[in-house]
Amino acid sequence: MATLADVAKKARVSPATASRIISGSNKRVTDQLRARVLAAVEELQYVPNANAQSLARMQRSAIGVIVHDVSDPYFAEITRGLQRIATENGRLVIICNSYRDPERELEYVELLRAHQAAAIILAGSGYHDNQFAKSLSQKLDVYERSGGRVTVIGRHQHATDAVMPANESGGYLAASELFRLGHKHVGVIAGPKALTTTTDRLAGLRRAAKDSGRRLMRTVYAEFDRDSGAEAAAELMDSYPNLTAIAALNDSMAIGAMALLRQRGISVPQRVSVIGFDDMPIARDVTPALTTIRLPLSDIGATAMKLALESGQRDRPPRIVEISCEVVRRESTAPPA
Amino acid sequence: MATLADVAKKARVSPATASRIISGSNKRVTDQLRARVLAAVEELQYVPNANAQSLARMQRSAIGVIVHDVSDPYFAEITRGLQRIATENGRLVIICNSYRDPERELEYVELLRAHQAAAIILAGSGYHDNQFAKSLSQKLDVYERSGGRVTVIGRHQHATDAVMPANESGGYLAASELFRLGHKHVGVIAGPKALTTTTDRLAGLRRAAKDSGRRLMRTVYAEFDRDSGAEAAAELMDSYPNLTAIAALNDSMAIGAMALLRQRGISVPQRVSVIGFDDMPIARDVTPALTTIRLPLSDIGATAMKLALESGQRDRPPRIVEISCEVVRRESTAPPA
DNA sequence: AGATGGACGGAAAGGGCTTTCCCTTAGATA
DNA sequence: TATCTAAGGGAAAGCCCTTTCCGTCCATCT
Repeated sequence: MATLADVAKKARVSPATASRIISGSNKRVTDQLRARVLAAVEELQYVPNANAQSLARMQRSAIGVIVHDVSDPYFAEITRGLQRIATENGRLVIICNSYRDPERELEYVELLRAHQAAAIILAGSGYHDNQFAKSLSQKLDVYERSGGRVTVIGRHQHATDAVMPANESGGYLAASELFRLGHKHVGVIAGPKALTTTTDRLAGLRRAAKDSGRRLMRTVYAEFDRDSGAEAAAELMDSYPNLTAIAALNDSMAIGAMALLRQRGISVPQRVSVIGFDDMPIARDVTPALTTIRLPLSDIGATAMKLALESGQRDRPPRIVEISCEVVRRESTAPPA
Repeated sequence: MATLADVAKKARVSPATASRIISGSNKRVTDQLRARVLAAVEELQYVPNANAQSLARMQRSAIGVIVHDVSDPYFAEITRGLQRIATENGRLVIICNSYRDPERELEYVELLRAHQAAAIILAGSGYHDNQFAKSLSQKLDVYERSGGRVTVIGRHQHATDAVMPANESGGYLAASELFRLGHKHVGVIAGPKALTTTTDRLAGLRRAAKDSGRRLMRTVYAEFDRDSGAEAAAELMDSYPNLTAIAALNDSMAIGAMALLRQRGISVPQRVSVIGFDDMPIARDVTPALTTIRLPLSDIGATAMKLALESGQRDRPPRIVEISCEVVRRESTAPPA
């Protein structure tokens, strides 16, 4: 691997000069030397060692992103938004999948700190585990104190810049929509109990129930993925066969539920209405197309990245950007028969 | 930010000893000093500077992955497989999205080289652009010569380890399936002409047509995404209203096509059969569920990562792992009316 | 002509870590 | 008890860059 010294030698200049030409400094260098150096770079196919650079410069550039799982469309969309802004700003993004394991999340924070990431973006719900929340906060604190920036998407615990999807009011919208249509027997497919996203959305549903003088007949907890959504739907229908509507706390589970209902010959929305949450791209392609609560996922990602990139002074109060939801009415909901 | 020197000072040992304890060397250190150092680490929340480490060690660890777009389910699934193996081996993955821009792909190769990535995995079709293919090969050569490893998924050009989905024979399977059902008027929705995946799959379709003594009525080129798939379907139906089957070269476009057909009141599969390619997770959830050619995407990713991690000697011949496809019959295909 | 200043190039000092090489000390052996 | 060995600890060199500081040279001004 060619080093700067090799280039300098070949161009018969000092490493200092070569560095100035290659990495662009505000010091001027004559065109003659410049040409010689660039020729040497070309010939040796020299690329500066980024580790040495960031060591010497003491300046961070990469952005670390910790998500639950990129292959989940929810995070894929957020990531898309994140990357767009990062690329526009010439920043490298390091994506880390925690696979919903708090331990791994902690490890990744350390790893990103070790790699001198300029910022860490934590995307995705936090966990209801105080022990864990405390270690996380502590690690993030240390990181921020050393000059890193932290931005979270959809989490409460940490006192930093945050992009917050309005999960509670989204939940409210979802349930209200069902009640508005006249449903009296509503079941809920929730996500993992440990996630704050679950509790928030659920809280919204419950508030809507209270406001409408109705109640949610049953809540089953699943894993935010399709298959567990299907299982949950089965459990729901088994215990309350006269249910007329199901609210799932994300689209994947809603789609799983619809698959199960179809398999049992229960027609949607004639017999049972289904409403999802997130408005993932697939939602409009399933049949019946899924009524859901839209979250502008890609924008959320973009906003988070913008917050992270604004270098801002260290001690200002954290900025919280609230992102609101809206109902997207499609064909999976209808008044009860 | 605490440094190793700080830790050493606090523990009243030399930096050498501290390093040995923290980063594990084969030299033994007494338990007493070990305890002192670990206590200091804890107290200072010390994390070694990864840049300095990799500079000093001259040993690479991160794996760079260049994909077209992680938010595309095709790549999301591959990435999932990649990450699984990487995590099992304690490796960090840097994901780069080229958004199908060859230029950006070149830039990312340089960037990963600069960051001393241990290996680069290029996922996703190559481009029919010789100029570009040449620069890419050259850059990869330099990278390999400097000790990096390169693995490609689904590309021809470069002479390295490769995981190759059997695109051509998958195309053959897709068309054969339609012909077997008795379709005589088959339209094709292809991907971007510049991608080799497109040409390969198309070649398979054509070979099947030849073998069956049929022909493909019309091929429209789209962008491998849902919306362009819908447009392409519109164009297809407009120019050949008596088409009875559509083969799309990936599932996203197939789903777009089904959406358009539904919108026009053309029933699938009664009037028109649709077959996709890839078997993305959503394929089974659309209605009618999509018949498609399955590619074990996550396994492909895992295999590629394994190849990349096997450090193997430099001069052995490249290993090519062929991944075969299979037909997954669902409800979107049927004999013509 | 001599002094002054500006422009450009190079020497060298880090930046944080690992690792080789050497020294000290304690334990083992004769 | 004297000698040898092994093991643990530290000094310092080096990994590849950037950047400050200094020296040189030439052009300009008085």
